[in-house]
Amino acid sequence: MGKPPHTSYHSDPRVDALVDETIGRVADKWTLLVLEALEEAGEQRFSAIGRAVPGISQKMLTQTLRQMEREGLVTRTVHAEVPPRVEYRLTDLGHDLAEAFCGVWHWAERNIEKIEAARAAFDARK
Amino acid sequence: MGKPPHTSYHSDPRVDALVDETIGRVADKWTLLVLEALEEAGEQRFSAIGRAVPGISQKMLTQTLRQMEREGLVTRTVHAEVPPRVEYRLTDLGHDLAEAFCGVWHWAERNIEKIEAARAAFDARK
DNA sequence: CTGAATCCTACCTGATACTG
DNA sequence: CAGTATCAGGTAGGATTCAG
Repeated sequence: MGKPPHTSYHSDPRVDALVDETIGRVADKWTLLVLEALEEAGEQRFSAIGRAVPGISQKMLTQTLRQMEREGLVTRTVHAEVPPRVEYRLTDLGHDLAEAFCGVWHWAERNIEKIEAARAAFDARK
Repeated sequence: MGKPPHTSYHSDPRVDALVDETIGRVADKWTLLVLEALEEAGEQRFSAIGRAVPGISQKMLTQTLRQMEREGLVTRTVHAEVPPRVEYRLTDLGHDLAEAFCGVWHWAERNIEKIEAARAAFDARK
């Protein structure tokens, strides 16, 4: 493959593959959106996250949170109450990732007009 | 929804939705990997990108490049030759996005061990 | 070489029902 | 409330084949 020198400090292809794999698991729409919701509001319960991420199905929310928990991005705390209350919170690792993604959010905000224009031009050409 | 204050400078929900939509289109595995390949090697032809992104199918490469072209992230140059040569290059917009994603790459590199450990712990617990 | 077209599978999504 | 289970419909993605 040949991973970029400026992002790899060691040229171990095994590590490169792991980075790719990690990116693949972390760079999906729902993870990004959930990450952002938790970064903003801090510890939150299941349904609150669902409300903060419009369009996500309950199934995908569960699945995304499980995966994030598995990757060490969030902690899951079950309070032994009735009705049950489950709270999710970003770990330090998750918080760091959220910060890393901030740049992407800002890029998107800054460039909405350019993107819309590019799309319009592309669609008109076709 | 209530998009984070620290990422939104205007609280226009229409803009927030657009940002979400844009993130959704741009934050997928293949776009990220292709972006990185182009950022590293500069202008490149179709097959070279394919080689630089191991695991991508030709279909996904074509599709990803089309979408990136539509979003204004890359330019596509067809050289009238036999055999045909098509070269892709990042636009300024694409380059900016690549830089924004650098933080995520570095995060992944820095934290491979933590992620692997978290996963092992999670799987052992289950 | 580039990439469109096809087939086929796996997964996402939404809806609904059920548990602790 | 916070899930799990299931089913139907759609879509994304891989493999293969063919064309300019």
